[in-house]
This record gives sequence, structure tokens and C-alpha cells, in this order.
Amino acid sequence: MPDTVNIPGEKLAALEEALKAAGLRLTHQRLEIYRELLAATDHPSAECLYQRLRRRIPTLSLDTVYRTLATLAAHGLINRVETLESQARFEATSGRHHHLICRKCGKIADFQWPDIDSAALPQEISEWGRIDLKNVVIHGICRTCLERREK
Amino acid sequence: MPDTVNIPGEKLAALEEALKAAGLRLTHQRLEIYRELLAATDHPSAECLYQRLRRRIPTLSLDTVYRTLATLAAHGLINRVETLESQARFEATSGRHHHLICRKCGKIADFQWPDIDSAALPQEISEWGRIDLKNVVIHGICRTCLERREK
DNA sequence: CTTGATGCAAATAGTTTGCAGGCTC
DNA sequence: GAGCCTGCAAACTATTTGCATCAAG
Repeated sequence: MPDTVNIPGEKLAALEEALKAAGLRLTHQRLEIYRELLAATDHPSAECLYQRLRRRIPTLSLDTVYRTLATLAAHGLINRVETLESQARFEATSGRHHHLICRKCGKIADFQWPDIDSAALPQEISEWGRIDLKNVVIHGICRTCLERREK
Repeated sequence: MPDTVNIPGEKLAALEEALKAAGLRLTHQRLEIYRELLAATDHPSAECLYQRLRRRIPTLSLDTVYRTLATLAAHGLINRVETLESQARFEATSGRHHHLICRKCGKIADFQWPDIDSAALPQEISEWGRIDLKNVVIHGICRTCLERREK
């Protein structure tokens, strides 16, 4: 099993470029945090990322995870995902997608819905202001939790 | 100017019924907090509701606002609105609607989008589990903030 | 070398909880 | 009158910040 996550080079190049453009340094921690987020599919919280990374980088501190997540989010490399929980969750920025959230176990899954992506917004919206992002959030109970409940 | 907010009786009846069904009491505080939320259009935070209600009920405590919001939310009378901010925001449960969030001032507006409400979800979703709620969240910058920025 | 980034520890913000007295049913 | 609800204060959780040190460019 590899000790570090291996990730498409283009994404890492984007990280390096975005950081450089903002006059920020490409540090070991930033690289690893971003890598971990690229590899993760479960929209981890800061705390959760910290636990995973600690195995590889024992000296890493939770503060740095928070600071790095804020930095990366500010530069559009990652997204803060809005949930109803108190803990913030994160994902690496990637193609257009939407979220399924289980209200029981809190798991977040992605799904595609091209029909919505291309659908025209209601007329009234254009008067509200400038639209940056259109996202569908679906709440429900995932299959695993449903089956657990039946027992 | 009226000292208390006046609200359609049906909503209040729903509150009374829902509380009674759960074996909970209809207290002055719960009534007023729910009334305030029914009247509000700006999805206020707990702190914000507290400030508004204090004028009418000087003895009200912030803790009670939090506790009451949790109670009402647990019984489906109000919704916690998910935002990217750290503060939770609330709205009285009402007809199907979606949210516009200004990333500058944090204002949340409602809008209708019947096409989405009636649109069929992608096939894959049904395999995920049970769907309770389908919500569109739009992020952008509201007109007021756009104009302020131009100056 | 220089300056921004990190780790540590302490501070904050928002929210929750334990307890004693008050109010609804 | 009995027990849930409230207000008060203190506890908690997630996140942020000040400062001395470290490392990337």
C-alpha cells in the first residue's frame, strides 16, 4: 500500500499555480492536505482530515488544517459544503455536481443532474443579483440507515 | 404600531396541535418565538431572534430561544437553513421554496421554482435511499451588494 | 536571508446543559 | 399540585488567533 496518495498531476499543477498567483507558498502541509481531499470521496470535516493525515505527518497540527482549508477555499481550490451539522465539511473543487445528505448518519454523496445544470432559472432570479453557483441539496435517509432501522 | 405580531390562525393552530401531540406545553415563549419566525422573511439566526424578541419580552433568555428553536425544528414546525456561515439560521416551515444566498452580506431570500419541484430525479438517486427534501441553493451576490461595490 | 507558514496554547463564537424556581395543564 | 419549562451560569465544541520558531523561495 502506498504511503502517500497518488493524484493526477494536472490537479496538483492547478494547486501550485493558484498558490503562486496569490503569492502563497507551496508547503508540505498544504500539498498533503489538498492531496488527501482530492483522494477523499466522503467530504471530510477538518477534524477528520486531521486524523487521517496524522498517520503520515505526525507533527501536523489541527490549526494548520483549519488554516489551510480556509486558504484553499478562499482560492477556489476546495469547497466548504453546507450541511445542517455544526462541523463544516470539505471537498476538492471538481465538475458540476450536487449533494445527497443522509439525515441519520450524515454521510454526503455526490450525484450528477445535467438537466438542472442546463435548466433556465426563473425570471425573477436575474433581478436579485449575480448568480455564481446553483446547487441542489437532497436530504433523506440512505439505504444503509434504512436497512439498519428495519431490524 | 402593534406590540405583538399578528399571524394567520391556522399556523398557530398547527403549532398548538403539534406541541400537544408531542406532549409539550404551549408556553408564552414558544408562542412568541414561533410568531416572530412566521412574521420574519429574513431567516434570522437565534441571536437575531433574541434581539428582536427582547423588546417585547425583556425577561426572555437566549438559551430559551435556542432550546425552543431545537424543539420546533424537531417537530417540523421550523427549518434550520444551511448556510456557509457559522451561525445557524431559521425559517418557519411553509410551502416548497428554494434559497438565494448572498455571499457578501449573507442575506437569504426565498424563491419558487415549480419546474424543479416537479422534475424527475436522475435514476441513480432512487437507489441511494429515501428522499425527503429536494432543495436548490443559489449562491451569488445580491443587487444591493453589487451596487455598493461599483462605487 | 527574508517573509510567510507552522505548531503550540490560549482565546472566541455559537450552542448546549445542569440546576433551582416558576408556570402550564 | 405535578412536572415540564425557563432563566441563570457554567460547560462544551468547533474554529480562530497571538506569538516564537521554522522553512520555502
